[in-house]
Amino acid sequence: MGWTDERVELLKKLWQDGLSASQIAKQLGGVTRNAVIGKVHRLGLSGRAAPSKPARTVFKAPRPARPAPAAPSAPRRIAEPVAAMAPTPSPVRFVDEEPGMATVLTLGAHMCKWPIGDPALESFTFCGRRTGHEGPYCMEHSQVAYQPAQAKKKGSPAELARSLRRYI
DNA sequence: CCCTGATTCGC
DNA sequence: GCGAATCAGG
Repeated sequence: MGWTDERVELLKKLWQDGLSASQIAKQLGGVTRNAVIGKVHRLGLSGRAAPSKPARTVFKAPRPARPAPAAPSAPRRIAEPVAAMAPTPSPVRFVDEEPGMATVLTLGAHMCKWPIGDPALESFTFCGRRTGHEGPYCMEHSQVAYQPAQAKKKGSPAELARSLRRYI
């Protein structure tokens, strides 16, 4: 199928309406999204009103220089923005008795990362007790976290914990 | 792995 | 001019 006037008009309209190339291709039929994109470019209407996206400047923060060859066996943990900007978490304090005393700022490497409360609230904390040798959670929470049945339920503590793992 | 647009290049 | 392949990103 070639680009008849009607099809080109339709393409223009749909593209201006903000449909994606693949959606347009589907609607036109007989063309792939690549064909649509190619045509869009040839027509010179590649730019579109951005519905979302605050027109990000294409700029990448340079990688922070490597600290220095640390201990070979030290677990490699990439610093998240939050952790990176936070003041150095002063001496790690485990919370052996009362769970829920650790915040994202005070949570240390070997402190239980089990979420306590609602992450949206100020009162949100992490358990903070000692973890085992490997796991991210203390003994008690490891048991809760690694129960398959419970872990699958949406909104369960285990689910929440897992979803937060990558930020810790 | 799903998707997005951008670019290249043989046709 | 066309669009598949590829790239770069979300």
